[in-house]
Amino acid sequence: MIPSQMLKGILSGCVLAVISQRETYGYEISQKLGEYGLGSVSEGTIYPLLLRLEKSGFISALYRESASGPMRKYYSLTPAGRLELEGFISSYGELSRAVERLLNEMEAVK
Amino acid sequence: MIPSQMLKGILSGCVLAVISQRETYGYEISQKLGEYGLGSVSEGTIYPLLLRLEKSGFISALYRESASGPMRKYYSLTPAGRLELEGFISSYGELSRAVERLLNEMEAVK
DNA sequence: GTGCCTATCTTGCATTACAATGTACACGCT
DNA sequence: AGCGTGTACATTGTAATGCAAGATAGGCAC
Repeated sequence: MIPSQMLKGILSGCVLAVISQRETYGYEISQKLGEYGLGSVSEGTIYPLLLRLEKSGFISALYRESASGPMRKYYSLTPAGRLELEGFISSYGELSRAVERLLNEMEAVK
Repeated sequence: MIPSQMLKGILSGCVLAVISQRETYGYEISQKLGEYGLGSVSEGTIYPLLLRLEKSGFISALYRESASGPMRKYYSLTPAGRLELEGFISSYGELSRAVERLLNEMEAVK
């Protein structure tokens, strides 16, 4: 299980990455993140996050009808969102390399 | 630059990892984390974190004198701390693999 | 004595994941 | 008709935690 605190700051970038693949909506994003192994991201997490990203100008929304259930709110990346995603990838890489170094060195000591 | 939110939940595990290598104190931990590339972790971050870890029983403290400056508070891992560190490594691995999968698939689409 | 490096601690703030709850549509079952 | 289930979005309140800012204090160089 991935602790919720560990997802902070990672999740928004992951959502941007999912949306970058193709236009999609909250409910589907939540399921996809689960498939990737990020744990079941609850609705109380995903919808506020999407609203934050929209308000920040990183994604734009469009309501479309659904065959099964209520209207879906489809999101797609804006140019600013694409930049933000690149920034996330870069930052995550930096973090990832740092932790990797640390854990490797620890193994060496052990 | 690694955004502060991205460190949440990662930092405590990293601090445990540093302490696991050998007994050390807050000021030195802060510098070490910087060397590993985790950005400069400020004092307002590291000291409350160490107190939390101590209160949780993951580390134990011991004051020692210093040749240059005031007393140092040396920390070492407790058995519970070692377990916690192993849990962190496992969780981080899970997170890391998930994000890796996601970003790779994204690259494939692009 | 003034300034700098070392060293620890506290207060208050901002961000954000999440549970709980409410709303609403479509479909199948009884 | 009434009920449950799955789909779909949103809001409210809580908890965790990184960090800036500031206080305290010792040792050393100028």
